[in-house]
Amino acid sequence: MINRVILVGRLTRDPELRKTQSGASVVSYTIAVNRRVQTPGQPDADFINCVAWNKTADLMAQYLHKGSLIGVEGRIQTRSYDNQQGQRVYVTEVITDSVQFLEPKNAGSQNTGYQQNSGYGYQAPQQPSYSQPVDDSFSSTFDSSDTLDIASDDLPF
Amino acid sequence: MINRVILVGRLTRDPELRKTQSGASVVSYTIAVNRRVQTPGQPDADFINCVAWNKTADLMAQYLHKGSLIGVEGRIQTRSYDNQQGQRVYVTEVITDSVQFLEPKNAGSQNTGYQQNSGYGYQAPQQPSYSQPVDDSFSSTFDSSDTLDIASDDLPF
Amino acid sequence: MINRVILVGRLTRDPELRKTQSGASVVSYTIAVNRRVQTPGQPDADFINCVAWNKTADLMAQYLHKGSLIGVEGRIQTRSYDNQQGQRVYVTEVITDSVQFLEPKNAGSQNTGYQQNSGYGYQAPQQPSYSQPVDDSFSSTFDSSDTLDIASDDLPF
Amino acid sequence: MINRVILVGRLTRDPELRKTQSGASVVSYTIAVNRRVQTPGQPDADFINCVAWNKTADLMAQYLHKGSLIGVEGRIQTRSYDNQQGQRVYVTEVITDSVQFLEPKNAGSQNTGYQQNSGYGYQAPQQPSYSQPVDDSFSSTFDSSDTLDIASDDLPF
DNA sequence: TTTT
DNA sequence: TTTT
Repeated sequence: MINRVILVGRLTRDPELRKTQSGASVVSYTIAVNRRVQTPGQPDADFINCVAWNKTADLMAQYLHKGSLIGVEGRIQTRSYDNQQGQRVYVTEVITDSVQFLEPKNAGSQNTGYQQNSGYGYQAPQQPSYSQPVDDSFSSTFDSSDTLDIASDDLPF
Repeated sequence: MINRVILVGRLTRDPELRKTQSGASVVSYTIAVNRRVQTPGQPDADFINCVAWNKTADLMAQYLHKGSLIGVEGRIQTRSYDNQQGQRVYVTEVITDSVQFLEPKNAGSQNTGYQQNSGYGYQAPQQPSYSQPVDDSFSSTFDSSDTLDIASDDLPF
Repeated sequence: MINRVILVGRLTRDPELRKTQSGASVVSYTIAVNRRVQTPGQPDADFINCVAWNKTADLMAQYLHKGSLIGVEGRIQTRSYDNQQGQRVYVTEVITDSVQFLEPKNAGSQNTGYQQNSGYGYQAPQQPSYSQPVDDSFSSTFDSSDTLDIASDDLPF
Repeated sequence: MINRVILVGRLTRDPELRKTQSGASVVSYTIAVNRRVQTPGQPDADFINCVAWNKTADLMAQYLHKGSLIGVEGRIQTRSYDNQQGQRVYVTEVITDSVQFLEPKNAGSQNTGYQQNSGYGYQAPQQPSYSQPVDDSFSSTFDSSDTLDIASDDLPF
């Protein structure tokens, strides 16, 4: 069985970092992928909601911001919760396995003089039916290059 | 920009074929992808809603059924509509570019009494905000083999 | 940076298991992927050489054989060696991250009465410039299903 | 059957454009994909040889150059030819379905003195056993954006 | 050198 | 609710 998603696009907003009750980091973000084929009357991009966990979450919140060009590998997952009206709501997201920052480092530092993650240490948990967060690993930063690579393989969910 | 999804899994139900007002075929189906890593308290599969158009839709309705093992290439797309309570509902689906039937032909005929498409000719349109359906192309059926291949590239949306 | 390969096809031969000097398992196999579009005068399949390591290698040698239908996730890699004539030869392979057995279990047991890995315990090392093999992990077998899943993420190369 | 490759990386050299006898454009290029996991004694990138045809080839030769960051979708293919010593040589390449230029337009013009395609109009054919080139289609250029998108689906090989 |  |  294969469930594989690969995305390249831009963040529509600063990544939103939270903490679970157990203290794990979760970041949610939306990536805009411009469509190759533009059709009149159709949107010219797809907006795809994504989630990343643990170190990947921390790194995304730290280094990425609205407009950042990234590459994502992950898988599709749907969770559900009951809203205030007692209706079941389904949310389909891409669970991030790894992220690639695809912009020149200087471009990144230029664009962000501001603190996109100000106060992310005291984020509230309050996310309903997410999978159990688990430890993951940050592999490496390519110093010889101008891209930042963030990986979190082997999540047990 | 890249928006690429690859799935291998089994249909959770017979593909559901409809026609748009302009007469185009649309099939919706759900594919169950067993997870590699089983976690206690977590579902052991992901259920992913998908859509296919035109000839691909017709062929899926004709040849596939609940339980069929298939490979899918497509892209993630979200549409929205307003429900009876006037609330905006978002639906995320995989728009199918191509489908591969991954089972021996005889296995297919064994499993079904070929009832999977009963009455699919008179399906109602009634799908809210789908993209404009357009002509696509069916590439080929591997008669010498035990797999059926369905392709619909170059959809203009 | 992304280097991702996804293949679904059939083994052209029994997987060939070897051991490195350090005792790690390496399996090499070729997967035939039938092309969707048949062109007169062109081969109707692509034959792709692949390599898998460690537990994945052992499991492939144990459970798969010529004709097995599998799904593969991996990445492209090229190694080189000097042949007997002192010429540099380049070999491009897919390094396997995970493998999915896509056939009914009974079909598998039917097809293999014979021992496709006879004697694989005493295989010679003798492979020139392979990466360092490392420990990997076998995740799970889907007992509720008819497919076998083999995974080996996080290889350090 | 699925044979899908997705790459994000940088060109190691200017794309090399040729013409077949029938007048079709073929470009060959190599993409360097930095590895996520660096291992001492191992190269820190994979170098992957690729080919693109027709309009995609022309556009790549026109707009891309050594160092360009691109996203590629394609499939693995191996061709062979007999070298001067009469030995069969196998060459594995990624046949490009679509290419995404992932850099700011100005960055492109900054980096190059626009010498990357000098003389590409009079390239010799002389490529041994390539598949028959066929007409393909260039979908669109995102003028409103800073990325260039090149697509060539539905090649009949 | 190739699979169904 | 959307990015360049």
